Amino acid sequence: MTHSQAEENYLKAIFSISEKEGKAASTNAIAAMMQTTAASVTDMLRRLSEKNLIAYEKYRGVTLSESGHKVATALIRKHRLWEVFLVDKLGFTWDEVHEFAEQLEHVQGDALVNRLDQFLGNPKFDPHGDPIPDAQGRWTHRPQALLSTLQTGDRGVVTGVEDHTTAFLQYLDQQGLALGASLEVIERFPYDHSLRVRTHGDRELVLSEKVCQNLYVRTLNT
Amino acid sequence: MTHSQAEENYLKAIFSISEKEGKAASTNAIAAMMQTTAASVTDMLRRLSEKNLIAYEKYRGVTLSESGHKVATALIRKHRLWEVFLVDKLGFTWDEVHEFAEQLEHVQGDALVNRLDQFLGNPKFDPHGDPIPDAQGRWTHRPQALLSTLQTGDRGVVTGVEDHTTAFLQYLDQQGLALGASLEVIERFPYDHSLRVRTHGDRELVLSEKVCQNLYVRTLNT
DNA sequence: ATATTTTTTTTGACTTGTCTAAAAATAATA
DNA sequence: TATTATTTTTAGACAAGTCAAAAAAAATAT
Repeated sequence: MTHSQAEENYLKAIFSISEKEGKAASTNAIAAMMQTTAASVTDMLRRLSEKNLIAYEKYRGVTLSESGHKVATALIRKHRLWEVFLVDKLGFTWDEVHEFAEQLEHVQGDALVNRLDQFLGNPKFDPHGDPIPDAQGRWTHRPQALLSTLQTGDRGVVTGVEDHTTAFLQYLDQQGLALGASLEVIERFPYDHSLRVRTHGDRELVLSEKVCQNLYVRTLNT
Repeated sequence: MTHSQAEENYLKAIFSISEKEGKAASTNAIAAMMQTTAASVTDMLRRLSEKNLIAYEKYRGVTLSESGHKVATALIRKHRLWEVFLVDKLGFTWDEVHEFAEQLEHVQGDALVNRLDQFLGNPKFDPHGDPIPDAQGRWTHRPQALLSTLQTGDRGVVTGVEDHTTAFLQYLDQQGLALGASLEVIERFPYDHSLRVRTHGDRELVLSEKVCQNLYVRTLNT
């Protein structure tokens, strides 16, 4: 069974909302994420429900069924593998690839995504540090924490971002903070929750609360 | 300006019919190629005409406008570059790639196709020997003739196929007739227009009229 | 030149996905 | 608990793309 691109995008949105909020996704939350109206969402929920891709009770929000969960996972797998391709093979930067991957993720055919996976060396994480589920939908978990939770003296390695906007990614590039960059917290400023950190080459940076709340690090036990 | 996938597919069909027949494409010819009805085609021709992508006169067939020609050429470029990617990089065979390329050709974004072109080494021909237009829409021409036109004693190198069906491509694989294979015509059978040819390793094959009319060769002056 | 066949277009209907405006249900507050 | 505010659904409409059946135009044959 194959689904329309619109249906696939709704399933992805429901997946991401349910995961982040830890509960059923509301009509309004879905409408906000899809940049559409609540009326359109209700319509689509009815259709997805008829196809048994979601569990839907009127006024009570929606969760993915097992088959809906599989479709969403496969989409995320494709999206992230194509992002690896675009960055590793075609030389795009991590802030340029989202729109292309949004289109490429809808290309149908298991053989394609699996060959792509193999060609890329079966990567476990995409260029933003997000995990790539394998062909069976299994995720690789990795301990990481927001930089904002580290204490003075703690050290860590950048593993991912919470905010995927171009503006944030380009800011990180300017600061030399790519994935894998190592950091040590030198000083915390309680006044505005900014941090001074030392990074590669003993360079020191001051990072705002907003930045620290959108940057994941794997902490190193010193 | 961006066009729907349906519109793009119609433009491609009109391009290919006009080129093969050397005249305006008829409603029925388009319907046959698109596997749809004449009524649907008439409807779409009206829309494409409103967008100035085609020159359309009722009952008189249709030709591409300059902008329609550009769109069709760009699509063919994308289709064929993705086919090169699928064969050269992902290891698919030449009979497996058409359906994937039909989807991939609709992915939007000039940067993507141009980076892909570069990554593949700016190939001039796809895995079936068909020419790939460059970013400006210029085609590489190459002298080639159908094998059926060769005379006894003529030698040539396989450069392409007229028939792109899986059945034909797999038949050629079985006979060891990949692109680049060299051939010499040993004998012609006027009765059924079949040919006996010698190929690599002094192997001899008898090829039917149908095969010879679907295989292009570059003739070698002996 | 007229009749017949073929091709093309028109008509009306259906599906998917979208929207605005209004109604209904739920949640929040007094 | 009654009222208000928010969320969600319904109703009706529209655009894109499709189809079958009927009508019109063009091509062909007599």
